[in-house]
Amino acid sequence: MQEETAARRPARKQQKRSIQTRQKLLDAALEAFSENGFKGTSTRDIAERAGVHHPLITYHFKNKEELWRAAADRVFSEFTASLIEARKKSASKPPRERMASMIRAYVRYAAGKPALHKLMLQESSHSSSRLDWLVDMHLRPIFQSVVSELRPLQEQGIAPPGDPALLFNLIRVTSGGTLALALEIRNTSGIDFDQPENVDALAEMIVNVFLPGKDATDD
Amino acid sequence: MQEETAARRPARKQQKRSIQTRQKLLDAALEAFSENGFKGTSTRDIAERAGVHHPLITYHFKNKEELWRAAADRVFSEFTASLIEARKKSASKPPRERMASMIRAYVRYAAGKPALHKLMLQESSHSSSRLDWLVDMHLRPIFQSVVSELRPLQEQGIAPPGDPALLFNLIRVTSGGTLALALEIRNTSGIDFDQPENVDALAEMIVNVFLPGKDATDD
DNA sequence: TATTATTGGGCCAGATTGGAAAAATAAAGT
DNA sequence: ACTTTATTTTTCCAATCTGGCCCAATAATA
Repeated sequence: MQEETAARRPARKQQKRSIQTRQKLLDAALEAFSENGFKGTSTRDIAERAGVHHPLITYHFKNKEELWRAAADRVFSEFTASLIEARKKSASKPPRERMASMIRAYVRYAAGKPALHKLMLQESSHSSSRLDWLVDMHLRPIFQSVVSELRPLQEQGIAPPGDPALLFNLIRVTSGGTLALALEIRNTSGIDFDQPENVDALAEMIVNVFLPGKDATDD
Repeated sequence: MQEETAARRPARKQQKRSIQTRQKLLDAALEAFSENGFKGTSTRDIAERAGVHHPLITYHFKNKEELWRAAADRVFSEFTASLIEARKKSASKPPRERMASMIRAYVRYAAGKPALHKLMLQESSHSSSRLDWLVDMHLRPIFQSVVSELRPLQEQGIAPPGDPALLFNLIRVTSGGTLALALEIRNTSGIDFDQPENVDALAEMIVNVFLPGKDATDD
């Protein structure tokens, strides 16, 4: 009578080492997909990077597509969380300083996990169901949230005028795009974004350029 | 007496339609490589896009690698030429206006051939001999040339302060990066870069943000 | 019209692809 | 300890892609 009574096994068993291999696979997948794109990445390549047998991909994630989704979901959720955290921490600060904190968080995350933006660029290179999913699940929410904070800054003369949607995209490519190109920039420009001071310099330049106005003071 | 006697056929024949298929292959290769990266692109995919039989790739270009090189060489040369052209045309203008012309040329080219920047981003996603070649042959020369013009603008207070090399990279990702993301930006932000007015708006915003100072006037 | 550059179509052997199916093993739960 | 189940290992498959080859058809030009 496992069917009717004890039928649906109250999940009597669980996993322990398996969540480790899941993580290893997710990490490896993010790396691989961000470097070689979805088509250019083989499941065997991912398994090898993870130090794991490739049929485990089918076991843990239905297939390559689902693995991509799980990997993307993880970074983007973490990324969004770190933005929300930055907003919370600077909630009491004046508007320009709030946006500056957001920008710094954005840059810092992009520097720590360039794979995030590489993945985004990979998927934006041609239309796909994955891009649609990414836009709906993660990109549009971030866009809307930041743009709504950007508009008042423009009205106060803190941020430059023009379409706020366009302005948002300029700001974000200066961080994401620059760090996605880190390898090339080291070779052309001699700037190494593995060095934290260079990441900070990037963040500060972005803040200075895109938030040239000053916060209003009370006195 | 074309060679010695008539021995090694002084290349008596030529080509006519063949340069057409060469172009078709180069165009198709650029598209494919920019969308799916080097690994993710098959020679048969390229041949199919070009509407050409795949052994013609071996005939015209030794192999996939050489085809990539030829395709990249073509766009980047054209791109560089259009930058030089812009500089020449604005040679008599004041410094800020000269740089603004460069930026507009940069943006306009990126908008017309987003494959250029997609290719660049693809190759920057991990190190490869192709990236090294790209840097040496095309990227570093552009970098050096533009940075040398940027520095005086900073000294005159026309461009914002900070490492000019970093500033250059910010400026260029605002155009290249934004247009490489065109597909995504249309979906998140409702901005369509197929519309020339949006491309112009992008260029103007870049100019305003990165060249906030004014040219000195004589009076 | 003869010569030669190009193209067409077919084919190959080897490697790689995503995925499936058993078989073996490890970890609970009891 | 012993059973049950989750996880891993091993092996295999069918499909595709790889660079490359061949030879016949075709088109161009000298």
